[in-house]
Amino acid sequence: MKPNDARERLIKAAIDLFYKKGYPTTTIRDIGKKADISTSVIYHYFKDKEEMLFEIIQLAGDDLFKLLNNVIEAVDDPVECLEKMIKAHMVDWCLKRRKESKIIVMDDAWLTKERKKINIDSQRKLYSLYKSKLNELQEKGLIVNTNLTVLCFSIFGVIAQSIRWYREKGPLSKEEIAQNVIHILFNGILKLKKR
Amino acid sequence: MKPNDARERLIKAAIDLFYKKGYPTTTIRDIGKKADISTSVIYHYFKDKEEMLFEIIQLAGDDLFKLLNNVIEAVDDPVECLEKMIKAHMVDWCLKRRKESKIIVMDDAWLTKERKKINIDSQRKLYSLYKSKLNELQEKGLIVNTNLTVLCFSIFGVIAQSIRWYREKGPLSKEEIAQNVIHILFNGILKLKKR
DNA sequence: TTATAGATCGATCAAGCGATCTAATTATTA
DNA sequence: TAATAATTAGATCGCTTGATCGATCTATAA
Repeated sequence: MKPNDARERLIKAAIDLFYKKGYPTTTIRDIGKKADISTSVIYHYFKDKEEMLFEIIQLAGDDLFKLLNNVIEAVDDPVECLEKMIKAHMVDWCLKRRKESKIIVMDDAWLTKERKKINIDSQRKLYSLYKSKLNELQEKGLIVNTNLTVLCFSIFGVIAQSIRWYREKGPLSKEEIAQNVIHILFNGILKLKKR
Repeated sequence: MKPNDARERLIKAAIDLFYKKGYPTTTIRDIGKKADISTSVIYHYFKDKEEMLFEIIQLAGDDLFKLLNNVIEAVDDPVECLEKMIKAHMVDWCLKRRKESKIIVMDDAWLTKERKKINIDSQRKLYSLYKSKLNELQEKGLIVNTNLTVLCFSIFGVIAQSIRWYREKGPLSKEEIAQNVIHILFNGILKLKKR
């Protein structure tokens, strides 16, 4: 076996198992068995079980951050930019890497205090990407004058929820779902918009 | 101690602990200790640990169902009805009983297969409350012609997410947050609504 | 060839788990 | 009051857990 092949396989197995069974009920033995690597070897590559979880969460979070940053740098028009951010967030991250995104939502609670702190910091960075874009939109008078925090979390809520019900073989593609969600968020659900 | 007093206290302790530490890492001993009741007594009132979880989830789900049903029966105008459903759902359930609503989201995975099935059934009933109301709205031409499933889950997403960031001592009251969310959902975030 | 560091193994540890048992106590019924 | 049932406590069971151990094996460098 190649040197870091084992490490990679362990992470992959851990992702599969944390996704399917959740962190606390996935045992070190499960991971070793799935990766076909003996239990004790795991401790050669990782300090403990929780370090595996942390690495998985951290990597996935970083990737999302980069993904959103790329969109922000590439798209000038702020409305179009927000649209593409949401689309990328849903399609290319949440739904494409939904094992990790589920793990982030469901299992970040099992991190140690210090690592949870680091994780919350990463999350905050993500929120601020959206928040500054929303702020720009609001200053230019392009979006309604609602509380930005509520707005920001609502967007995250809709996106995060999608992994709970999206099915690979469902009637709608990832892109179609994203388009629907964006339409709802941008235009609302009411037909009569005057009051 | 009164007869069913112990049972009640056990459930209450379990809710507190499942909320704070999650189901798998909450031990029978923890629950007994918190309720000041010895371990074995727990097994006098409940078949096993999981039965406690099931009861908590089931009761909270039932309450939400009743709550929404009351709104539906009380409010004729469909737009106003949907608005009040969302408001009640957020304010009187998610945010007021946020321990149970977190447990439902985070810990339903630990139910046995059969009980999970029952739980999914209950959830389906909740969705169908919204779905039939949305259907009515769509047939009357009052809301946009988007996919109802996506719409329904988006609403649930926004509501469910609120417990992840709402703080008792935050700047916004429960009602204000609900009002904000409803405004976003109903009217969208864009100011220029024409295409 | 020899020396050294990394990788791997199976066996095993102490701790903690859900659950059960026995025995004692209290409440209810006849 | 006597007999029976319900409730409680504490000790304990069998098992699984995360983690560690000493002993090998392998690959590369001197």
